[in-house]
Amino acid sequence: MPSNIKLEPVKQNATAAEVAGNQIACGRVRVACSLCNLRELCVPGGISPADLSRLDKLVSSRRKVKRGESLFRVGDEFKSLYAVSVGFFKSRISGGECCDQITGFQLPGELLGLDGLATEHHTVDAIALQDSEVCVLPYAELERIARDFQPLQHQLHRVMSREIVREHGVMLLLGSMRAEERVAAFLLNLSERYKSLGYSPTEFVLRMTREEIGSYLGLKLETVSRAFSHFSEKGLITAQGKHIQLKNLACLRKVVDDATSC
Amino acid sequence: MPSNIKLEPVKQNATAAEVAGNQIACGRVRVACSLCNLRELCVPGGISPADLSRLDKLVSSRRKVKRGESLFRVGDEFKSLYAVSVGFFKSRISGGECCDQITGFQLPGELLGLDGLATEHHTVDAIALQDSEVCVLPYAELERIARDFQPLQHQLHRVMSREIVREHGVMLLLGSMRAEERVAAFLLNLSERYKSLGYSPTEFVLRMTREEIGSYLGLKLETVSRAFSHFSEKGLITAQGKHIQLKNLACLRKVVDDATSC
DNA sequence: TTCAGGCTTTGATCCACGTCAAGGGTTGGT
DNA sequence: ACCAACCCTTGACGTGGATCAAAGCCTGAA
Repeated sequence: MPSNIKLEPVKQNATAAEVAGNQIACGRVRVACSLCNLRELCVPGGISPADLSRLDKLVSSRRKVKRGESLFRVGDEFKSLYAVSVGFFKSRISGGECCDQITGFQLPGELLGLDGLATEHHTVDAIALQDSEVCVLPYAELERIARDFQPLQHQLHRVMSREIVREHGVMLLLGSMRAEERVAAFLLNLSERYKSLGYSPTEFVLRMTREEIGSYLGLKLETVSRAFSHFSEKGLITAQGKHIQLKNLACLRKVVDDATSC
Repeated sequence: MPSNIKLEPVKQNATAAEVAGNQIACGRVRVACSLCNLRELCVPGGISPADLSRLDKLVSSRRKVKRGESLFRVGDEFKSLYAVSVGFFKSRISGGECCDQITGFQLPGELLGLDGLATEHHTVDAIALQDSEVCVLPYAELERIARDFQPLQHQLHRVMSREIVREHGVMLLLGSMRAEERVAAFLLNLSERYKSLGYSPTEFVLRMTREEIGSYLGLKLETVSRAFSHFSEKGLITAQGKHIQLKNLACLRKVVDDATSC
């Protein structure tokens, strides 16, 4: 199973605003898992550098997905997991007739496709919000390698468990928080994730619309917009369209923790 | 690792109402996974009877949990998964100061503890809503056996994936549905699960309070109560305290699918 | 560079659900 | 079997966020 990993430099689609807002890593050479600058995210924790080379066999190919296109759709046969290497995805569940809902956003270093394992068919649509690229991890390979290589098996379990815990957090948000608390929690969550990717935690460009944020948070787009406006008035953020600056993380945190004060 | 599985008959704590409502299986001998009447639920699918005997080694012990007591709590070290064999649990996430939220209810044959894998510590409280009993599946054992026994590994992945998919459904419910749709969806979900356990899908005793249902559904207890009353008026259910009869599954389904009609 | 379509903001109004309150019912521990 | 503690129901009322509407602003494709 030769690895057909591309050795070309990564051309990231960075807008002017994006470059201004984030410390974008440019011109890195993307090679193999063992050298991948996302390896700690893609397959985080506890794997010795010596063993990492085994993982290179796992990634049989990479795949580009253009903005607006889908990586997979509801009902598609499940064959692989996908690790986002470049770009930004949303996962969308279809709630019948009219009401879809976004179940998550995926940044570089995060996994897509875990939903499909249960039934051998995907249960969500994975759609790129910008031109993106993923590492394809064929599940049959993954299971085979995991059998001989305990740390990978353990890590896969941890990644799945983490997804379960993440969704518990979303349930808490949807079930117990008011509108502005949800929006504040959302911004802080994005901030954390950008930070752990090495980007600015206080200034970034939203890749999704107000409507998509609302869909994720169980709110209408107008409510999301009003929350942004209100936070701006209070000096907690500045929001010019999709370009966001977080001016007061502590106070945003306080909005989440207790609706009062600030 | 000898299995210290109890060979005593299962004494189920059946109330008069419960016996009236459900076809309770009485007096079965509980032995080992390979003979367990819940084996298809506990470790569902695709494992040949011959191989099932391997799984017996997995269950090192069983544990009784009295009503109101916890199987594990937030922060407890993660050591084992638990398969409910008798009883009823709730999983509760603590949302800081005041606002807890219930993230799920676990019936016999369902797994508890998957949340703890990610960080080696549990992130929810698992609390028995009636006197219950679980099979303890030490995770280290599970991982070891799964390595040599592919179907178990695959099955564990599927169970975790199913939990992720289940939570997507809850997110849809919390984010997109109105109060009565949520309650109807909740009742239908319980109905399905009782049915797959061999109990009546149309008549059962709720093990949780209105407040706990509300916590799970992101509603207040009064709203849950009013939904029950409204469904009763329309002849969709009868509800006398915790004793529920579903009179019109099709119409309840329709309430979920589209708020209109019925 | 231009322009069209879609995104965002903001205001006015409405209503589903939360809140507060009171009374009755159920239950489980003794 | 009893009783206290908890649970459930129902009503009245308030409000947070949805809905409807309209105007301005981006953005990206040609």
